[in-house]
Amino acid sequence: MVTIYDIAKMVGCAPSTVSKAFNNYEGVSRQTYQKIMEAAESMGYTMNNNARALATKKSWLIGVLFSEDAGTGIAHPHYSTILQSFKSRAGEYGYDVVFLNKRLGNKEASYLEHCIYRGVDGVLIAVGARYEEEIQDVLASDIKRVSVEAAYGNTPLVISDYRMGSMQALEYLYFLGHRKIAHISCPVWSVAGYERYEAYKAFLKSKGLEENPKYLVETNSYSLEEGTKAATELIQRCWGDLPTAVYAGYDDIAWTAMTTFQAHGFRVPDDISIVGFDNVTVSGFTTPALTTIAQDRIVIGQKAADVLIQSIENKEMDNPSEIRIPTKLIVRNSCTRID
Amino acid sequence: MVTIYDIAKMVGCAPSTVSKAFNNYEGVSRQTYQKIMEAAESMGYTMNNNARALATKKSWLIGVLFSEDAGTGIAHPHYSTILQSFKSRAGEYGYDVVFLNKRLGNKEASYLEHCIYRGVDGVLIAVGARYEEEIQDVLASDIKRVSVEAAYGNTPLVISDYRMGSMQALEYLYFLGHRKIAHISCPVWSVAGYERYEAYKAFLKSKGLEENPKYLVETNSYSLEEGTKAATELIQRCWGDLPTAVYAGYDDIAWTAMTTFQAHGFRVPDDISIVGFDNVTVSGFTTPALTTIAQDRIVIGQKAADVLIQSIENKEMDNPSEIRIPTKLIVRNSCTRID
DNA sequence: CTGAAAGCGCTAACAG
DNA sequence: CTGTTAGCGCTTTCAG
Repeated sequence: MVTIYDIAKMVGCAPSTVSKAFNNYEGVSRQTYQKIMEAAESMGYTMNNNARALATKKSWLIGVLFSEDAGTGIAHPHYSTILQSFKSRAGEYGYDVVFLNKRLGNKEASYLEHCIYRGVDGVLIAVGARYEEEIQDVLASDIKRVSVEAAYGNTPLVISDYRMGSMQALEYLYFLGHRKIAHISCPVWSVAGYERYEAYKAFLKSKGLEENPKYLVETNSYSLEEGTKAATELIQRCWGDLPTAVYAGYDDIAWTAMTTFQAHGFRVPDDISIVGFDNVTVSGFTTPALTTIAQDRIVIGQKAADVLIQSIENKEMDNPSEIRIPTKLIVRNSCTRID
Repeated sequence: MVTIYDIAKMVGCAPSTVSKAFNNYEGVSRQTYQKIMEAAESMGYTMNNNARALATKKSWLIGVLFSEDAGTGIAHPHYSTILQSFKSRAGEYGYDVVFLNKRLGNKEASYLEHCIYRGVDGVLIAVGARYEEEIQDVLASDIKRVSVEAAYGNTPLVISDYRMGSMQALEYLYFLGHRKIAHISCPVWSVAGYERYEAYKAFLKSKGLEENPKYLVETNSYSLEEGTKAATELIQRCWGDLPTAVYAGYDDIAWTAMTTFQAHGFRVPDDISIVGFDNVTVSGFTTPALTTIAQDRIVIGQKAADVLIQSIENKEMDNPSEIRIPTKLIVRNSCTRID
């Protein structure tokens, strides 16, 4: 392994000078700087970050806290897309991203212990509010952090504007003439579920529409079956008085609900209009193609990285505790005008 | 920050003794071991891995090499599921997983440089063969590694048995009486695409069926449009002599192809049977539900971790250069018997 | 502008 | 069984 000592010897200067050169500190003449760089290049020098981290107490490492539950971890497209984007942005600043486990060597440990063990400069929190307990010690610590999922005390939060998205969906349906609008909610223990649900109620109130309990069905998990179950339930409960439109909490259940309606002989959008949320890839290929609300996960990941790194580097900023990313209505063919 | 010196002082022993205790080395009496652990506990000690790594040249860190291309990076369900599983398994062994960027601080760098910078103990390679050039320096190095995507020289490879899967799909169709079987291939620049394509040809030959070029359509990318395009193409090319079944390279194109056939008035499976590959979640909810080949990504991730870590820890093993994970036929409703 | 020296927290011989 | 000592590779005063 090539070290700064090797370079110093080769160039004929002190190791500390080499260090300064690599850190672009002032106080190194152009000449020696040049010689150092050439020597480093020719000898194949790469800095050892462990040594650097030990000396500086800065690891250039960001930890990510992911739930390992099926359907909510990295394997969920929502989070993996955000993570991908976060990682790219963090990389631009010189930070690497490491997954934090809940064990240390062979024994159980807390996330906080793991943060200390790795000396991370900050963490990305991507676990839902249900798991607050597991991360409470890091929340209580002074580790820099950002969340993309739930509001944790004074932890900055970067998340889609679910209220805005819901309004876009609902206003659109309203505009098309729909007044009997049902809602299939995401699980309300998730921020996404809760906020969309609240927005739905607020919308009804704002339009002077009555809240028909028959038109509201809550799901308990993020699985595709929920759409099927919800649609079936809706059909049973509302026989003879079916809603003319449904606002589904997210695309997966929107399209499985759509399929279910169709299987029962209802035409979409002629008999019933459907709007989803998320604009997942699938939505463009269903029959009919699904009208939905797009959320910008790339931007979420980038902003989260920006916020976290600014906080790590103590850049003066107006530390916004909550950043909402705008959503967008994507009109396709699952909704129609009624009179 | 609490260090082993603090603990040593508290307990009244030498720092090295504390170190030994934490590493479970022999030569520490039960008594002092106990006292050390208690002190550590009460003082809230957590080991500093940077220091440890500096001294031992072992980081307990595994790097992952992911392509950042849309559709093939972490955001792709295939890889994210494998990664999730890999990370869990690695965690059990005490290793953390870090994403490797292609830059160092503010300047471009190679993956190898980044490996050295972080001092990773090994790497998981999850980039396709197309990107071999980007990683060739790590392939040429003596860094321990495992691949889950392509065969890179003597790098151990853990991957589904695509040939087996293809045979399961094709034999099933054959069993149902199909003789005119088309294939919509994945891009052949990917291992998955190439092997499934080869298996298709081998199957035809083994059954004495002629290779009808009209029945073979190759896709150029992993996007859903490809299924639509391929099905349209198939319909045009084979008008009057349509295949009775199609083996699609993966589920996403299988179901968009299915939708396309339906849109053209063909019934699935009555007019045409379809088998996919992957068993993605969506497949269970299409109309009809898609018959497909399941691959076990959880096992792939685990095995990859096992192989890599064994190699890191120099466990004697029969260093299998290629591990194929069995696939499974999932029968649903997109195929029917013909006579 | 450059160098000497101490130290970051831990491990690894080697003596005792 | 326990302690001493000398690093691991880099940064950081502080003199020169």
